[in-house]
Amino acid sequence: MGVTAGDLPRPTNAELGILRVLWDLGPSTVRRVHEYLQSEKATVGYTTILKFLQIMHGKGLVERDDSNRAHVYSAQLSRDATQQQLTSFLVDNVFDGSRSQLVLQALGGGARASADELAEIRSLLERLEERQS
Amino acid sequence: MGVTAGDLPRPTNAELGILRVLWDLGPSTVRRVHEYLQSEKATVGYTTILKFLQIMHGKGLVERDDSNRAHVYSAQLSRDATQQQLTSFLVDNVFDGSRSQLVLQALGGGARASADELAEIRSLLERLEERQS
DNA sequence: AAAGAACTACGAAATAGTTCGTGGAACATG
DNA sequence: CATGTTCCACGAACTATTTCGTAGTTCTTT
Repeated sequence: MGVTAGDLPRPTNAELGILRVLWDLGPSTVRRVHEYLQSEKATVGYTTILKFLQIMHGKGLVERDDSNRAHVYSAQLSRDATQQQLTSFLVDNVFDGSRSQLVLQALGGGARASADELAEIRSLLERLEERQS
Repeated sequence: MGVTAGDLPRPTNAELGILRVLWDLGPSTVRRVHEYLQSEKATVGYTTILKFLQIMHGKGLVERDDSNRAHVYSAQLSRDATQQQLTSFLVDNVFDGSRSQLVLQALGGGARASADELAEIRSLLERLEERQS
């Protein structure tokens, strides 16, 4: 049984922008999402966000609690699950199926990884090498 | 100065499918691309491919040699440059800017990396750790 | 209760992405 | 050179994506 990303559609760019906010803020009303986006940079109308959230709810990308007048939306997929989904897509379509090529690419391209992150990567790498031999 | 992927637009999914063929085959005519795609799985008309190549040429995604009757198209960006471009996009939009998070994700998700690849990753990692201390 | 504010739903426009069909030009061959 | 093949340009349709405006409903505050 594939319990990965379900059969949810891959979010579009704009949808990703909204999911990002939902991941940052947690369950939020349209207004909250809108204000957060405004505070960042974006010039986008309130009803645009509303519409997106409605569309995304229709697609199953977000959950909606409409028990109160101001509906509260939350991401259906965790950031992690979405990262997995989109990474897989990238690997399949641009890296010819090779995850390690992606790793090389990501590490190579001027990665500003902290010491902690490098340590974590190393530890994971060693576990993989273990399994190999 | 950002000397990354120039200011070429990010290829769409369908365009990616065609770039992939161009990367595999090298400079090719429309027919060649079409046949390659057919041989794989795809059911897509000849003129569809033609149209895409024309569009992509308009966008600067491919180069065209029209000195012969059957025009020869080639990818403007190497596979590698495109991998970089799309990886950056993914990192920025889904990984909150953290390349190493992407690495962790890619390594973790059941990576079937060969010993050679692991060795290459390790070597790169060690170079990065070096630079750190 | 009247006025105003906050919300949702709906519709629609504008743009981008995908897929072909037709038509006419260039070329090969009997 | 007549006929069939190959190839490109163009236009058009159809779907998906992105963006709002308007209208009507439900609160809140005088």
